[in-house]
Amino acid sequence: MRVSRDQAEKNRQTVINVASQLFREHGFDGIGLKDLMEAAGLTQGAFYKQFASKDDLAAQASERAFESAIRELSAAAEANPKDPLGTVIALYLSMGHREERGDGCPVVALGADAARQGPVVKASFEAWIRKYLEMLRPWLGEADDEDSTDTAMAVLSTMVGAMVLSRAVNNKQLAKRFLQAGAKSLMRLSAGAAQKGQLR
Amino acid sequence: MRVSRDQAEKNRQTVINVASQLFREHGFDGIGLKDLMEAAGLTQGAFYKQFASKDDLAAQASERAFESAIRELSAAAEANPKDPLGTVIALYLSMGHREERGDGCPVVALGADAARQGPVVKASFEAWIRKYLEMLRPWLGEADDEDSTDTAMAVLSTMVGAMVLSRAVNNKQLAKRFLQAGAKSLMRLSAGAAQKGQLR
DNA sequence: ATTATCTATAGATCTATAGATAATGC
DNA sequence: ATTATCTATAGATCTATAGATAATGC
Repeated sequence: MRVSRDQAEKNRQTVINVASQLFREHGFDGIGLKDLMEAAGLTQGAFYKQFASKDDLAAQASERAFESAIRELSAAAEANPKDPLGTVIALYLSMGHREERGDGCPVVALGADAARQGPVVKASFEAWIRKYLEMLRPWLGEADDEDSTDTAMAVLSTMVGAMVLSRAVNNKQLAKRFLQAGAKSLMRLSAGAAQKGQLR
Repeated sequence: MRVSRDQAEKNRQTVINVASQLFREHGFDGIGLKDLMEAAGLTQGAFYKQFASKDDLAAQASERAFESAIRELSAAAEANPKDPLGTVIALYLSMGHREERGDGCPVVALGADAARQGPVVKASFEAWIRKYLEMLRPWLGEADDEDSTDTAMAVLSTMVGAMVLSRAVNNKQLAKRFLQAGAKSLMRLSAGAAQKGQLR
């Protein structure tokens, strides 16, 4: 029954990966340890040799979700160096992202859940949200750091809100329109910001 | 033990009101019927004479939350007829709204939860989100209906996203800055939209 | 000998139902 | 007689722990 340390570590990683998906799909309270462990190909009994508690897993799974989301967005931006901002906005505000709830942005899927959690989970969210802003800021074409952080915050807010709204409605046309309206306004916003930056 | 029909109806309303707060605070899965009923001054046993299921209450409590949120925003706008949009933005993107999780916008508190629910809950969210848009649209100073709906969507997206982000972080300064950055960008956006509308 | 995983289970909590109780409404 | 609420409980599920098992690692 015992497996090698190597295999045990792989199992642990699988549990974190699976949890990062299933928590995003069902929320922290919407799925139990039994289902999580079985989705990872293990039984519930193995859980507590790997994690201290469900909260512990929730924290690690959130980290994993952020890592993967930011890696994906950064990769898309690097592949289109002429328009990284437009690329990321298009990817984020896509119907694909709307449908893939288990694989998308953790702020959208778990932001409200995180707001209900203790300071440990929120500290992790805060750190990763700052990374989102650092990723966005250089693409805004603004000179001043203070202003560009504000703009990055507004851009991220619009993306997050548009996706939350898009997912909360049934009608696909309406859902899509939230994404498109968000993208349109972000193009206006970032163009204005870039112009302002260049004038200085 | 039995109470009058009048009192029974009042009790039902209390349960819905209490649930609309507690669901927003803890999420649909984060609080049980026992706690909900006790918060309303009743016992769990009385629940099923008033509601068909927990989902039924979740739907009615969401409706109640939306009603109350939109009423509050509309009232604030009416009290400041010279700048309804600015008033609503300032009220929505306030630290008070951030702290009062049980009393604030249902899209922020329960939007991600709604995305995980069935089409019945989502239909209710969709209907109320359309009302948000109808409320915002006349204040945008745009002539064209199509464009002004897009702008209303972008405005709502920024407000929702800024509040989700603000609540997901510990640091109050950062939380406040998300709200202020959102407001700043919305002022720019709506000014641009109004200008464009007047040019036609 | 150690330990990663398994089966089994404790104890709490969850949604929902059943039957008792006591007040209303006819 | 009807019924709104209560107490009590069924049956499922939840987190967490205990002890058995069998393979690893020394």
